[in-house]
Amino acid sequence: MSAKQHPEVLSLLKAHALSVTDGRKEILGLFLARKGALAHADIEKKVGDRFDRVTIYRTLQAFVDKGLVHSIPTKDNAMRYALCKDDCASGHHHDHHIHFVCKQCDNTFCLDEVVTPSVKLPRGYTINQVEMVVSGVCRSCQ
Amino acid sequence: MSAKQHPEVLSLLKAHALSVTDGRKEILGLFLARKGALAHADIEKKVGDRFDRVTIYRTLQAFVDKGLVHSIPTKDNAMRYALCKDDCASGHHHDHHIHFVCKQCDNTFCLDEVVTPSVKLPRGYTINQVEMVVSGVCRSCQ
DNA sequence: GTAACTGCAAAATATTTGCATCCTT
DNA sequence: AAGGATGCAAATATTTTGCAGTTAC
Repeated sequence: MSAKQHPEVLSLLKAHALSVTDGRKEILGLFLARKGALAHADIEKKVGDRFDRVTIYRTLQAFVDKGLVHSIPTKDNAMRYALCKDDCASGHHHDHHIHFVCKQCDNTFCLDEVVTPSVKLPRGYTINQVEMVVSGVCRSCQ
Repeated sequence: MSAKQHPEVLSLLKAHALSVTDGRKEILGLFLARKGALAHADIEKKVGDRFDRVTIYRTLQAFVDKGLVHSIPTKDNAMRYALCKDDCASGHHHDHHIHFVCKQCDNTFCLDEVVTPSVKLPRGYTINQVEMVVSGVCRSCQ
């Protein structure tokens, strides 16, 4: 009944100690199909007829907990989620790349090839994590 | 009935074309008194007995619209607001500084002296705005 | 078989809107 | 006096929780 799924779906779920269920396969499939970040609302729009809103919340939470996706805070106060790269361990995300929000198409995605520049803070601050979100116009919208 | 207010309150409101009301004076006073960012909930906790929750929403929106404060998105999905510096025109924020979130005291504040490092994006991207949020441990919590 | 996942209902929160009244300019 | 700000009520929207039934391993 469903289109053929992305080959990585199974291995990714297993690699992150997530049990393989229809909902998780579908939602992970969305992330793999679309190389951009997704908000809860986006996902609900796509699979909301087949899966409960609550299941989507819990699925996203499980994905974050197990290090499969990471969250991206944006100015519009709608949390987005995007697939992590291999170096994201469970509960320990290394978001060394920056995030780009296109004002035109409203897509959000990771620029994996762009590394977050280092910042020099005044004496006395300990840096734990750096989050960088750039907004503008993406390549396909120019 | 209220403690003596910060001397800048009046001039700041007027400079941003905001009419001077009790609520606005109080809420702006909170921002001036505390050199950190405030979330809606923080403000409600402080003045919620005197001003309606709706008024706080509208006040924050007005402050953002008129360029008096800017919003800071964080990983916990709770939007914070912080005073803008002089170069924030109405509806046109220049957030050239970075934001720091302390995991210890949970305060969020602008590091005005730290300028956002420039990023080099792949060809084809237009940069409009850069938002950088660093989390870690702040000076007073070390 | 057991633990984990899901759907449904409902509670708890958060945000927005309309409108009558009051305050600022 | 006129326009804008506020409070209250209520409509929406969002997120969380509990529990019983189902599914993965």
